Amino acid sequence: MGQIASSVAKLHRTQTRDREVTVPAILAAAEIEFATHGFTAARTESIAARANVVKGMIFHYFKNKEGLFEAVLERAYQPFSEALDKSLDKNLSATDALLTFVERVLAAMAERPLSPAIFILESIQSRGEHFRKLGIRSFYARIETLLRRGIAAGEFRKIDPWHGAINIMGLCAFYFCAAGNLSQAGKGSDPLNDTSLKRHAAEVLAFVSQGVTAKS
Amino acid sequence: MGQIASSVAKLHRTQTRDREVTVPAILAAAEIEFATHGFTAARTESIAARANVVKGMIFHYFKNKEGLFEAVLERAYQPFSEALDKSLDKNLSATDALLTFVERVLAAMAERPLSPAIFILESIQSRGEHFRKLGIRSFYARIETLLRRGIAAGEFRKIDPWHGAINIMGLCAFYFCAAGNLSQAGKGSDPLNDTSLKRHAAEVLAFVSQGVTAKS
DNA sequence: GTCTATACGAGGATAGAC
DNA sequence: GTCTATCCTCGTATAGAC
Repeated sequence: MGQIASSVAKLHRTQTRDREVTVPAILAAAEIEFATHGFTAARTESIAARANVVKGMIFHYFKNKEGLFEAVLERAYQPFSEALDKSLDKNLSATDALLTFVERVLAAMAERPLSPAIFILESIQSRGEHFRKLGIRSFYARIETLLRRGIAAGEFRKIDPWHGAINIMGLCAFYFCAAGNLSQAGKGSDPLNDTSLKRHAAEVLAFVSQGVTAKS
Repeated sequence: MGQIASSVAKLHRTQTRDREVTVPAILAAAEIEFATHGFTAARTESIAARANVVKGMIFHYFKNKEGLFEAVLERAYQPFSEALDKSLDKNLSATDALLTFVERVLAAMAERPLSPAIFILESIQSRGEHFRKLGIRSFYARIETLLRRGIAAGEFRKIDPWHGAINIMGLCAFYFCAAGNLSQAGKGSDPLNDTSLKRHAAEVLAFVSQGVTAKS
C-alpha cells in the first residue's frame, strides 16, 4: 500500500472520541442553533458541523432532533432553577430574596446569553409539553409565592403576584432576546459584551427594586 | 356536455376574488403563521390554507416568502409607530407622555396579540435588515429622547435611557411572547382574554410608573 | 386572477461498513 | 463509536391551462 492509499485510509479511519467529548460538543452546538433558529428551523447538519462531528452522531446519542432539543432545554433550564433554589433557601427578607434571585438570574443569563431565546422560542412555538417536564410551572409559582410573602410583610406594594413574576422575568430576559436587533438599532457597542451586560443587570435590579417595593 | 362535465368545469372555473379580498386574507393568515413559527419554519402552504386561497397566490402577490414576510412586518409595526407619534406630539409632561405611550403600545398589542412575537422572532433570528427598513432604530431612539427629557426635568430618576427604553418595551411585550407557556404554566384563565389583558396593562403601567419616576 | 401539476432542492433519519 | 451513502418526505417556487 502506497503513501496515498495509506493517508486515505487514515482519513476514513474511525476517530476515537468518546461520549464525554462528543455529547457536550453536540449540546453546546445545538444550544446555539436552537436559540437562533427555533426547533423546526434548526438544522441537524449545522449542529453537527459546529460540533465538528458527523450528523449521524446526533441520532446515535439523542435518538432524534426532538430528543436533542429536550436535552438542550434541560441543560439550559438548570441554572435558573438553581438560582431560585439558592435565593429561597436562606432566611432572607422578601426584598433581599427577590433581589438576590434577580441578580442570580441575570448572572445565569450573562453566562449563557442564548438561554433566554431558547425559552422564548419554545414558548412562542408552544410546545409546552417540554416545559411541563422541566417544571417551569413551579418556577413561576415559586416566584409568585415570594412576591406574596413580600406583600404580606408590607415590603412590596400590592402587585398581582402572577403578573409580577412574569414582568420581572420579562425585564431580565427581553434584553437578551432583543439583543440581535439592538446591536443594529442602537449604539455602537455590543449589547452582549461585559460592560453592556453589567449595565443591564444594574438597570434591571434598580427597576425591579423600585418597581415592586412599597412606598415608605 | 353532460351535467357531470359541466360541474367539473364549474369546480375548475376561476373564482373571481380581487386583490382587495385576497391580499388582506393572505396577510392576516401570514401574521399568524410567522408569529408562531418564525420565518423559516413558516409554511406557505399553511398560510394559503388559512387564507382560503391557493398557494400560488402568495407568489403572485408577494413574489416570494420573504416579500410576504416584509409586508407582514410592516403591517405589524404601524400601530406601534403610531402609538409613539401620538404620544409625543402633544404637549405633555414626560411622565404623561410616557404613560400615554405605554398605554397605547399595550392597546396595540392587545388588538394584535401576535405582533410582539413577530418582532421578537425577527430579532432572535437576526434578520435585522428588515428592521432597518421599518425604522426600528428611530423607534427606540425616540423613547430614549423622551426618557432623557423626563430625567432632565427631574420627573424620572437617573436611569440609562437606552436600557430604560428596552426595559419598558420588554415589560409590555414579554407577556405576549410568553403567553403560550403561561397558559399552561399558570392559572386556568387564558392569558390573552380581555380580563387578563386588562390586568396585564394595569400591572405594567403601575410597574413602569413607579419604576422610572423619581422619588419625591 | 385563479387554478393544477410538477420541478427541484433541502433536510431528517437510517443502513451498514469499519 | 464513527464514518459514508442513501432514502424519502416536505416545502418553495414555477409553468402553463383556463
